[in-house]
Amino acid sequence: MFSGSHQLTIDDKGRLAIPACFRKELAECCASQMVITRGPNPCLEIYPANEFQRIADEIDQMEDRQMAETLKGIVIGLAVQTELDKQGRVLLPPLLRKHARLNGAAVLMGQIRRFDLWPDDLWNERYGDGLQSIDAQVVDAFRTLKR
Amino acid sequence: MFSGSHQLTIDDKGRLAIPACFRKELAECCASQMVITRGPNPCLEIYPANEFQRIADEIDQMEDRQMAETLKGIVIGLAVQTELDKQGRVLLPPLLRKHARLNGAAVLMGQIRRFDLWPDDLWNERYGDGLQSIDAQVVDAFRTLKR
DNA sequence: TTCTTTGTGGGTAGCTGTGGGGAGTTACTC
DNA sequence: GAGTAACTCCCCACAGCTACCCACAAAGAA
Repeated sequence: MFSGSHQLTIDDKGRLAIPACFRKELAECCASQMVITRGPNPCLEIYPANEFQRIADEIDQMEDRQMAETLKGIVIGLAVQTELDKQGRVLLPPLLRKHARLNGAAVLMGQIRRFDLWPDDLWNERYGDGLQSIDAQVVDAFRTLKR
Repeated sequence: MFSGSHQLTIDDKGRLAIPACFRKELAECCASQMVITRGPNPCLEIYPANEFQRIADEIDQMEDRQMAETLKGIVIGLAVQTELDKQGRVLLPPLLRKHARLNGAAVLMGQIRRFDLWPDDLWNERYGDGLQSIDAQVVDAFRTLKR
């Protein structure tokens, strides 16, 4: 499971060091093969390769063919398969970096099966200092969890 | 079961000594593997790893996918898996410490399946000296308990 | 008392994230 | 085809952090 947020920097060459704990998880679950793509949020989503395969299959088998085509264009169309270099970093392709306005400070946030890469400022706005109060509905949902 | 409140200090390095009684419980139930995250209250919540896994699964499998994504961002996104060091302490990651404004005096409060870490002052306000009277509804609920 | 347990503080070696040089490859221009 | 630019990926270096070790004081037990 991927969890936790990690403040990192994307260097001038567009490289991002994956945190050691994520590296371990990736090595176990997919031999460090992963896929970077976009999602509905203004960030990039990074999946273990096998997990992304499952999603691609799900899209491929949707009843609504029109929607399947649209999703293919958006999700699959920008997805890049990649792996870690010898230093445990990934190179973010310029197109993806541009799409999420990523350069310099960034936050990598675990999301169970995947992890998301946010520009530092957007992440803070939504999940960091900017998160002053949690929506009442969300708090309710939270409290339905037995914890 | 985790119960009771313990006044402790977080040292300059961000370490927190877990009370001996909690340590025993953790060793038994989850080989001292635990997860620290945020909850609806202005404190941190600490779960045995298996207990947190159950909650993560529950979120992962919610019908309402929108809500699942929101909860993942808030709960999973800040959750850090950790274990005790050889001295029985945990290192609180800076991001979590910052979120709950934790430094120096703190209170660790058992909550059956988990335990919560409060800044000393906030805890006192809510459960210590500051707790002048108990809400009538709460007293009623209390009285429905067979005791 | 003496010994043990427990919470706290600090030194230090090794790991991890970051930056930069440079070799090899590819793509493009002339 | 030759030259050049862009890019990728390797290596090395370094600073900061983590997690180990040791030490010590307070409290409780024998």
